[in-house]
Amino acid sequence: MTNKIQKGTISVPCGTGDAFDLSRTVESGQTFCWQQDEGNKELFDDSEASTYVTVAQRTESPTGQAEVVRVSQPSEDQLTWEAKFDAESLIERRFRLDDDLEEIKNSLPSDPVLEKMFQSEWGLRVPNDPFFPTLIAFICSSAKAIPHIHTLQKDLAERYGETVGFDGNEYYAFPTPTELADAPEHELRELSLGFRAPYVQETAEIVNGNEEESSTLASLSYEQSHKKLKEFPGVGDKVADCVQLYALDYLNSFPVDTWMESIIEEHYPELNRGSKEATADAACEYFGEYAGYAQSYLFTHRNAG
DNA sequence: AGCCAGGCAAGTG
DNA sequence: CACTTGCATGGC
Repeated sequence: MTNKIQKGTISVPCGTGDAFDLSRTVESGQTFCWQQDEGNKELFDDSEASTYVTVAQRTESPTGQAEVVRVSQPSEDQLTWEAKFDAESLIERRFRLDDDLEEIKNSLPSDPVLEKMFQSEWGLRVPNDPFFPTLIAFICSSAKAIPHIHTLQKDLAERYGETVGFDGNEYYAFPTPTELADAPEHELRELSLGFRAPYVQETAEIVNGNEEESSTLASLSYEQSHKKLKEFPGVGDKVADCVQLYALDYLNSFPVDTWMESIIEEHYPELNRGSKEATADAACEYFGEYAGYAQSYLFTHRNAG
């Protein structure tokens, strides 16, 4: 039952025309589906690059089972991966390696602020994560610091997710809607979910009972999808925007949280409409088709200067 | 000790 | 519609 671990490399674009920066992308606070794989640095001992790991959902892995995928970037033009299947297409999809960053940059307004952000964070990409873990992560995100959201995701996986052995270690898949729907609210509160516990439990139950409808959320107009997402308990405008951007391919989505509110006020005061929702609409209109990429660069740069 | 953290929902005017 | 408040918990 233990398949052999495969290894592979992926050439990634690099330079001023296009680029991919794995660490920047994973550690920017946009994805809660990847973690640093601290225990396995020796496997890439020819470099000091960090290794990151995810457990692919049964529904997204070609083997039909939860699968560990480990990725590192030993040089700017190369990714190396390990998994028990050919993980290349999954990695390309998860990190949007087919997006043409230069074209995206050129499609955005050419203002000096964005120009500076693109220079200093070049290679950052918007991740493309699976729907359910992203939905739950951002329901958990309200009034939480980013490191704590990671902790909650990890705790949920260890408590309710499938255990997956890989390379002598144990990893945990994020729970499926079925697995999480069975979690009583009081247990979720024990994991320090606080007031988010009933939101997580009820949302898991709803997704579990309507997997088919959930799968259509990416094929609607932005507005329709946004409206549907807000029907989940614990999902408002901001969480809906995050799920749309990070899991449903709506690259025009521009989530506005407390950070973005102050970033907008600092760099784009003319876009401030007094409320997060209205400011998000204004930003979406100003930045256009790839507003989400602009948001990503602005958000990632938030502590850099 | 008090305030804030990638908000949301329910209640008020 | 716009605005306020309660909601858990942890870190500084």
